[in-house]
Amino acid sequence: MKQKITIKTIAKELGVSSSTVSKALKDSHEISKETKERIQAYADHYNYKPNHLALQLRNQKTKVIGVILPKIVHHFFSTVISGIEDGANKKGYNIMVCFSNESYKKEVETLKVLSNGSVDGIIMSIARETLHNKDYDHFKGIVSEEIPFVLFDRVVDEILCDKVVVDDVGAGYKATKHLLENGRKKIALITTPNHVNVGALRRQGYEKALIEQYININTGLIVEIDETKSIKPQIEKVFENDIDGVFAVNEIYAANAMRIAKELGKSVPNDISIIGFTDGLISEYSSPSITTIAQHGFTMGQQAVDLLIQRIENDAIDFRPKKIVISSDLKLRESTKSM
Amino acid sequence: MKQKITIKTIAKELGVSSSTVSKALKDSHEISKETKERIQAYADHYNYKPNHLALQLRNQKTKVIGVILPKIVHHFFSTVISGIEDGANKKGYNIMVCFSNESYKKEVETLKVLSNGSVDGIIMSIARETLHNKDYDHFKGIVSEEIPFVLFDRVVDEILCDKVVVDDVGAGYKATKHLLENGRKKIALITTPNHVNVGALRRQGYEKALIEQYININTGLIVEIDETKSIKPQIEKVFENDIDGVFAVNEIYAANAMRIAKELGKSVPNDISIIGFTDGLISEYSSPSITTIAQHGFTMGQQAVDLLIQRIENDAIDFRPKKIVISSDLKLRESTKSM
DNA sequence: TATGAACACGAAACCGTTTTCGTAAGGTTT
DNA sequence: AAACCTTACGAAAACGGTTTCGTGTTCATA
Repeated sequence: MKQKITIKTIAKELGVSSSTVSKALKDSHEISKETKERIQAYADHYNYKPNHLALQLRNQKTKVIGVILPKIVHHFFSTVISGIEDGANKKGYNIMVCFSNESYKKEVETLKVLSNGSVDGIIMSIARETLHNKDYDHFKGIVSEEIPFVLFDRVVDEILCDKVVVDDVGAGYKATKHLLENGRKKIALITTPNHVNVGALRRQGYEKALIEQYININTGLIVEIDETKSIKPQIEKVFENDIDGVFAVNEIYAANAMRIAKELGKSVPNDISIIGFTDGLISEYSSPSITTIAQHGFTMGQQAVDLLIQRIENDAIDFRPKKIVISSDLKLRESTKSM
Repeated sequence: MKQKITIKTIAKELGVSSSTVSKALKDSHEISKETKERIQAYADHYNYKPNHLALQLRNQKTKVIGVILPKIVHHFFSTVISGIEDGANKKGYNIMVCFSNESYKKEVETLKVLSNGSVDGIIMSIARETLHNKDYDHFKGIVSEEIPFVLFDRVVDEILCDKVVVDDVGAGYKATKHLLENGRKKIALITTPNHVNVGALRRQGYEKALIEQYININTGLIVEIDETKSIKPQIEKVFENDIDGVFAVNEIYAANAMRIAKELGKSVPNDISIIGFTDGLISEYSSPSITTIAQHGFTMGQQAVDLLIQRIENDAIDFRPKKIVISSDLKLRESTKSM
């Protein structure tokens, strides 16, 4: 890389002090018009750009927000990033993105790297493995050093920090209720293992909707997908019951369910209704298109970053952690057209 | 945020100089065993972490790679990011991700921000609007300042830098040839306007395959999608011709084509074969599943970042820009099952 | 003519770390 | 006893910028 021009070189070349150059470039009233013009012309000509590192060191802030995600090739998370970037940008921040790849070890490492001062604050969603281990010690340092920190979507109560979540219980309830209103009686739930808390919450909503209608919870209709194994056979199993509705907690599960239904010669939505979660492209473009719960990832990202920047910029803010709950909407499509 | 402990505070507390502390923490032989132990114990106890900004300023490197993408809620680009992050991480780098949102203006701004020294090098893919304007002046600064810079996928010859691309012509050829081998004669091409160079290249491959079979290029079968308008009607128009094959340059177009075919009562793949580009989730989960050209985005990201880090770390590297061409594969699925 | 602004600029400290170059104290050779 | 070598540490400069606090002119006012 070429040697960059600095304030010092400008000062030397023009025979003034670096303070003068600094002030001139900021158009300070302390500097005479002629000197300012000379310096600014020189800086322009040699394309002077202030060195960000020096500024960061002096100001003790980086204007960078760290983001740690379980994965990126994933519609919901990429939507959230998009929202974070949008919100950050509006306030003059950039984002540094890292991935835990759902691994506990990588999450710990990444968190350590980001908390060494390269970012002003961190937004993250917890890795699946970490949720499974229930090992949250690596967050203690973050909290005790009072690094601005916001968790979203996959959060846990044990960590005292700001949080942004969707109303998972309410969403699960809405989805299930919609199926019930469609006249469905035997509704399967395809969910994650219970340690993934969003899965557990959506399940609560599912159960609440059933109980309200005096329908017993049949655990035979509930599949907790083990992602280390092939997904499809696990879902196929629940189809052995004579189900007429499926509520899947993400769109991959929903798409798999639909495929299986078709293979079994069942018509969607005539014989069976299917509803997914996360409004991604699969749901939109499959045929029939799939009714889903729209999670508003973009909004979630924006809210998370707004919360974080408040913490960063207002030291005097209320100490108590805030929790923002984003409501989710039912997006009606073909897979649950009422008969 | 809590005040962090620095070398200076340690020095003051222990009544030694900061040079001694710095050396002691690095286990230098210059420092006596007792002093080292005292200092290290103190540092451990107060959880001392070196300030990254100070190190970056001193070393004149950030160990951060800037990435500028047109968008992120997009299967291919998110896959590439994933590859970049993976490759960067292995070499001890982090990535700072920005988006141009396909906008020329935002691209210019972002490029300016990233080239002020906050990153050691930049990887990017050009925004649609920029390609349309053909205005590449903002890259001149990057090139003349010799900032390590790699373009991928959406690249242009005018910019002298390292590049990583897929063999778009070859891929278009492969796709079209596959349709021809399936016995298709009237093959529609659904592509981007010509200024998006990858679209243009894939079209070349399409035309080459047809010409080889002595089939005239019928421009009536070629649709250049205007993304500012609704996509579906534009594709519907080409179905007015009695086509029996579709080659779409991305999976959204392919999915749209399939939906239209179904609505017209045509069976895929019996009456019409469809092939897409970018092996994303839509292709995999639609029914019938869609044959696509797999672009190997992950590999592409890795190669791009490897190239970049070579530039960053080897000043003495060959000056001439390198170009890596990644071969793409046909991923056979149901939408082109031979009859 | 003395007083005091107003103006235009420079010196120096500071952010946190590393690294080069002293140097004082003590020990070992001749 | 002179010459030299270790050992163990500190002072200072450097990275690039900002900011506070002088300070020497010049010019207007009392």
